[in-house]
Amino acid sequence: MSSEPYKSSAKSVTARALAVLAAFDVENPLLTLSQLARRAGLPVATVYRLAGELEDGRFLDRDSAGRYGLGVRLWEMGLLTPIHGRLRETAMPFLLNLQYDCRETVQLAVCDGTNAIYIEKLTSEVSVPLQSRIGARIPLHATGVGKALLAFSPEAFADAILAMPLTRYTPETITDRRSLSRQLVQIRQNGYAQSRQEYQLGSTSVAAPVLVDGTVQAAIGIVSYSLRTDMAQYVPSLLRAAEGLARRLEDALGNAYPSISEPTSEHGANGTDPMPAL
Amino acid sequence: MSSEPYKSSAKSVTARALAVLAAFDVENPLLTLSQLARRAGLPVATVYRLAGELEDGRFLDRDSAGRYGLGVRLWEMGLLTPIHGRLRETAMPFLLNLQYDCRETVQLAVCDGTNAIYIEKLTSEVSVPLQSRIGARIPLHATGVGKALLAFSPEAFADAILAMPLTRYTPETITDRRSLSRQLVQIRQNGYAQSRQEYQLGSTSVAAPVLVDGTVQAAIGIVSYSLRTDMAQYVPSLLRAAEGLARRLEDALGNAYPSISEPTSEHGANGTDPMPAL
DNA sequence: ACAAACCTTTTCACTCAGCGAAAAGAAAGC
DNA sequence: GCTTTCTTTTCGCTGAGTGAAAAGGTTTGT
Repeated sequence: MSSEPYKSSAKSVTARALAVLAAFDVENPLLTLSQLARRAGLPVATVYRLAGELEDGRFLDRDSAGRYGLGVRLWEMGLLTPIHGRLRETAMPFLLNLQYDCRETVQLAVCDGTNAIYIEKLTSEVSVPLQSRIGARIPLHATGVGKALLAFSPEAFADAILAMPLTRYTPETITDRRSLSRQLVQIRQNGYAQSRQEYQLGSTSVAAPVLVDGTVQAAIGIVSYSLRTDMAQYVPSLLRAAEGLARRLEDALGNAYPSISEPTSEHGANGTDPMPAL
Repeated sequence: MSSEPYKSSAKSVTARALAVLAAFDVENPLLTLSQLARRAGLPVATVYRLAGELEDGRFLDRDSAGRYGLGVRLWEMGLLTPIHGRLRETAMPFLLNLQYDCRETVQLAVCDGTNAIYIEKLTSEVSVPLQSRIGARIPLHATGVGKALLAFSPEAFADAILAMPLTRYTPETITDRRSLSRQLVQIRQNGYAQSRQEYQLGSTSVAAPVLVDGTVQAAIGIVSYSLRTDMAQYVPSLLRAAEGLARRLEDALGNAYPSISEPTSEHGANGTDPMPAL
């Protein structure tokens, strides 16, 4: 039971450096050099050097006490990630308006692997009741956004997910493939998904897919923690937001994040492509 | 004029790997292997290997066309950064409420080096008028949030900034040390800062410092793009938000991001500190 | 259909960058 | 004042990382 939080058998230099970064997590956002070394499974001297270099590039920052924490540079890079730069950025105004309309928690999620990830969550409640953080991975089969994503995914993908064990989170979680499958059909027909206490007792949600050129890029959801709330009332606003966002994303397709073809550059000199000439 | 966007003379392996990551920016969020190599100033074969490893750790992701982009992992790490995990997370509800109250653009900024950085910006306007993005670095002397940060910084720091050339952005920018200095005194007295077209013509702002245990940790600002708006009306809400956040941050000091002393672990076995025993 | 120009991927022998044990300094704890 | 635990520096050995070159793909133009 000797705990080695992150892969200790890092081989290549790069892998080692990444292991150092990976040593941080939600519970340990700040570490001393030796904690860092232990968690990365590397000798102190090695980590000392690596951390030094990472710090130079501001991939790590040190606080007043000399402890290491992930650096601003990483935060800045996170902003350049398609998830943030393309999705969150364009989605934000729609989420804000939606939140303004219904005054409930509004969330944005995408698919990643066999899970959904929360990309943004807006709550004006100052005292947050221990709900999933941004960046949290949540099951596709047991949440509003999850089911919205699943229902509009390519059939092969949905089948693959259905084939996996459907973890039970509450008595309400749907763990039967057939009924889940039937529900997905229903969701496709309605254009939105619902979830009642399937993931967390006491919380209900409605969610709609963001369909860009026929593929789900994300899902927007509204969560309420009071069970008496009539979620149906929010559906029109929700759909409006989801469709608004979808259209926006379609418009932006050719710009910063062209998804298939590159913009044909005149003379191949579009700044992206510095001429090695001379 | 042969453009080498990012430092080509990367020495250590780690530095090379980081150079690969640093090759991405707002204008170039997606790059092909060879673009990447050119921008990083490294041979293709080298980048091929490095990028491969980075991809394994999801520090890079590839889109359908095989192009590289910064990966989810980086985004996730950005969330663990003190800037996000500690500040933005706790600030969000306050910003939302503020935005709800005044329906103007609300922003959160911190000091970094000789600049301020926008950490969050809430606009419900779908058509954003080309304003500064999140992550953008803005001058301390010419913006509302900037001046709020500056006015409540340690004297030595403020002096250092004043000693640097005060770049002029508009005819309204204050470039005279003496008058800026006088204004800072004024700001300290009022408890909030104002900026009228000093950075961008047509936009006015009010901003308040977030003072945690006497030091400025951040500043909250309200920006309006109509000059007729009476910004004074927002000041009470603004101050309430800033103070609310400050108190919240004070409360949280001992928790996730203890700033000076570590929690004393019984037997040194607190999970953070895996025993290398056996 | 062909060629030219661009991409990505693989191979391989050389060598220098990165390694980490160990020792020296600092700082905190008792 | 002594012990423990941390950070920082040194240094000689060696294998991991290098990058030129060649092979294999894909797209563009005529």
